Amino acid sequence: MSPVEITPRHVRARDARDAAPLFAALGDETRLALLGRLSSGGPGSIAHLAHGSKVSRQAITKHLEVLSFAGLVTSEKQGRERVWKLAPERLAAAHAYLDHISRQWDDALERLKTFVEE
Amino acid sequence: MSPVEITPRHVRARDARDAAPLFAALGDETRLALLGRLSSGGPGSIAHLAHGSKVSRQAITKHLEVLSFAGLVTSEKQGRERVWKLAPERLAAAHAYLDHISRQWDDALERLKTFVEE
DNA sequence: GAAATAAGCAACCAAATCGTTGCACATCGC
DNA sequence: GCGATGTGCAACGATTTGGTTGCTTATTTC
Repeated sequence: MSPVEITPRHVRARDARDAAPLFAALGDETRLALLGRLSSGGPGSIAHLAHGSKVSRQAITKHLEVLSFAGLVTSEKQGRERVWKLAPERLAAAHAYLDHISRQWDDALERLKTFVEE
Repeated sequence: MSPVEITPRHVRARDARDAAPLFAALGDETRLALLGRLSSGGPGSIAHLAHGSKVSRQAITKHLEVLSFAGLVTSEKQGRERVWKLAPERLAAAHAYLDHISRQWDDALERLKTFVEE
């Protein structure tokens, strides 16, 4: 990994319109748990991911569809199973957007501080 | 700013239960726009923030309450106005959580890669 | 003190969200 | 082929969300 990374255009969330759906997809406990499970356990089928969950298989399917729509996971049909896995690019986009507003906030708070001190 | 920063405990989102409401609060275009406005324009009253917005003053009030509940903004009554401003700590928490899952994803993908290569 | 401005409160509405159940369809293993 | 397993699809229901309007209350300002 190179010390300086340039975030590629296609993973950057340019503005609120891009970023909001992404954060909305992350804004659910069950979905964050799913991402955690895919991360620690590797790719898995719906039944596998639903096993041990509080909610039904169909609920898990819906959550996976939401994550998929946000671009955070992808799936592939393998035999009678559909196997889901992480799609890291859009997570990088969320990251980039948070970095973006963090910098904005830092600047804003710095300006305020300067203003108060003057 | 020191080169190495240790994220304080109180701004860290420890698990999905902490982080989900935070992302949910960020998962709305209008709210992201509000945060952007507070960031670029500094603290502002409700009427000020609502001016030029697509939605009504009351809608803005509700969005500010959501952001406030998530800990992303705070307000203070000044005369007949209520002035809202950014609260950077919880944004840092969202940031920390994204960092956390980014690392998890990197590790997971690395393990997968290794597994495939073996 | 009266008009204007800023905000708070409550009721209401439409649509989205999160969950369920029931059933159909596809595929695997014997 | 047949049962078991994994998924897809559709309908339904409860709750939340995002928005509105109307009215009241508080504070300035002239």
